[in-house]
Amino acid sequence: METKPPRETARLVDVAKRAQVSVATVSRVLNSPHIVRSDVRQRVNEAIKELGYLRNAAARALRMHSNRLFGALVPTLNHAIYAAMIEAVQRRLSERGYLLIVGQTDFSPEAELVHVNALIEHGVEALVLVGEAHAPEFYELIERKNIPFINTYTYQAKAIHPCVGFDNRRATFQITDYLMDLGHQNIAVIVGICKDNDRATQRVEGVKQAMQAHGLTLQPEYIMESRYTIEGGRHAMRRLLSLPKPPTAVLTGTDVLAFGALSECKAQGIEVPRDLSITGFDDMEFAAHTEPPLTTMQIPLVQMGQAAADYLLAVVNNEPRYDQVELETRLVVRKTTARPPVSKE
Amino acid sequence: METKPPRETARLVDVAKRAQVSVATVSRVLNSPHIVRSDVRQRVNEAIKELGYLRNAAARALRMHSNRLFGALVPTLNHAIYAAMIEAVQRRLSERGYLLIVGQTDFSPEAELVHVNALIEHGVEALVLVGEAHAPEFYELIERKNIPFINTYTYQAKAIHPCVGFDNRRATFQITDYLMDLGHQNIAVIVGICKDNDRATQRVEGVKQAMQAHGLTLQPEYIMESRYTIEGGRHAMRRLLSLPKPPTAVLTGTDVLAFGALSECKAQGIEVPRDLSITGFDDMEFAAHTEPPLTTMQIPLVQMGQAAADYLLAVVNNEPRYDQVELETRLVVRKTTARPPVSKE
DNA sequence: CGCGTTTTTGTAACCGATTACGGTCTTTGG
DNA sequence: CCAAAGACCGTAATCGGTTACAAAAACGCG
Repeated sequence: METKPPRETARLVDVAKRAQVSVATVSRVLNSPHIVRSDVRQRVNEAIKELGYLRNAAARALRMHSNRLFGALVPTLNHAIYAAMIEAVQRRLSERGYLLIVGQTDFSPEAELVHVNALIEHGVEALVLVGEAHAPEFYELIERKNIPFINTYTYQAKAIHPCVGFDNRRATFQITDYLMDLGHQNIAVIVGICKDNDRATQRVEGVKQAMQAHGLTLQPEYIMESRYTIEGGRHAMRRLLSLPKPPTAVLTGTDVLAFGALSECKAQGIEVPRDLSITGFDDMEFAAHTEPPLTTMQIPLVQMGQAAADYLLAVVNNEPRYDQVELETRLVVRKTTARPPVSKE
Repeated sequence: METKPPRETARLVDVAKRAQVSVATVSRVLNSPHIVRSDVRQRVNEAIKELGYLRNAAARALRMHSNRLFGALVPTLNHAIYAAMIEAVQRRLSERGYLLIVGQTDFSPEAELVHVNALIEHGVEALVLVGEAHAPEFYELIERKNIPFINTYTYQAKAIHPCVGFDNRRATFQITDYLMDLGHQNIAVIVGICKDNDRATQRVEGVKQAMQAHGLTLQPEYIMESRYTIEGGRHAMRRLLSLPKPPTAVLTGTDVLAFGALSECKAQGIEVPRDLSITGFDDMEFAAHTEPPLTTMQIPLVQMGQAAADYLLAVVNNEPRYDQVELETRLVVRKTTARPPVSKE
């Protein structure tokens, strides 16, 4: 029997046997090749190739308490902004030989709590999160288990948790300022569901504060919470337009809602920006191609994903890093904003 | 010393000690509770809760040869269609207690081959793939390792590999037929990069065959391969329009490209569909809201993701299933298609 | 060539959960 | 009341790598 039916999957000992060395040597070839004499190393590498040997990460993780596996918890992958961020995280991690498990929370803290358990059981070494509002038990858990994490899409100079992103409040504050500078006083807001969504909440907050600073107030009937879809944006805009006194400017919490708002205006024959100004948020690719092109706030999604990955990699490798990093956002003025129509009052 | 500083993470033995039982019993409570006497079970459950015990999946996987972990390899998460499909897979898996690792191949078979190694090392039990064109070594590897997989976005009645999706060739064949029925003869195609992308290739193929069946031929200068972005679509359309004899209809391989094509037409004052017909592919949300709304082919993304997940779950649990499943696509006729302008020839 | 270094390699314990196997305790029937 | 059957539980081997420690080999130099 020259070649007995080979095991479906070769183990370290199989490689060792074939290369006529001990398992320790094979392991060393795998992990710190330079400490093995070169001829032996070569023999081992050949055996590895011939057997198609692949490490068993479970065994390795058990022994090493380290998996080369990170986790991410995002509300959903169905929104381009989260998907794009995850894509960036992923890409950076894979450059460093790490893998990523993604869990979807559907904007629910309870779901987040459930999912994080599964991730921890699977031995993730670090976590990418979205936003800073997480259940107290959630923070307790990951802190007790000592799992490094970072909150993305959020930034506060004196945040108590590591974060990378921007100040959502300040971002919409800035947009509102711009709108008021154009002369708008009746500004409405269309935003995602604020419950359990600190980013949405803060964005509304920013508008309120900016208006307040100018002696204005954001009317409650001007605040539309909506599902995060084009149809949601349209629907919210429809309600806004049916108000006795419709706004002259609408600030939306994301380009998708702005797209919907824009569609509705077009359908109703309202000309943007002559009759009404609209702003988006995120600067997705399509924002530059709507009719007219959308004024919006540019968010460095890819950079944010990379920074999050880099931060966590630095933590697990005990390298120096910054716990709070703020990224630049930029107001991109295109063609959906203008001075309000001459008012009759 | 009443309570010694507790280990950062509790193990099975810690639970056992606290509940005054053996590790075997704790394990049984975890895996088949009914065979443990109820008072003991309760004691164990309390201990588990008190210690915040979480299973160590690595140890479990090592012993059980099973991880409750699947993998997926997609070209990128940056395109909504892949992200949405993964989201569906994920959701279905998590209902059944499985996790998903996603790898991005960037449309490169080499990258796919590299990534799959990492996934296998991490013990994925099954794989969701996109398309049917994978490197021979790739197929060899996963078949040798005996890892169940399924190709998505593709379907052929006599496919040799498990698949779920639709026949890309037939889908564009159908669109082309529709266009020809309207009277179009000069049909152009804007499609993603075909290299290493069997879906794109087949979609072009479908157009060719449909035209051939009507005695027409798809001119090479009417085939535009383009990056998969709005800008890519615009650019391709620009080149098409600058041809000595521009087409009267443009079939695109995805709504994103159609969006770009539409934008370019608008920019050049070409009225769709009066001057030119455009069709999309995928029926993403925005397709219903473009100006005019886009005629496109509806793809059951979510259903496809679910079906893929279900298939693999069935395989790993030895349940019955179908190896090839075809999903319905549907031509959604909206307002970007019409009879061609009266020709001068 | 011999002896102390330095380099390279091997042996075996260990990571934490699962489970075969055997022992103990309870129950049941006679 | 006793034995057999059955229910429940505990001991210890096991999964596949990693690495401390020890042993062996290679090297340097007088």
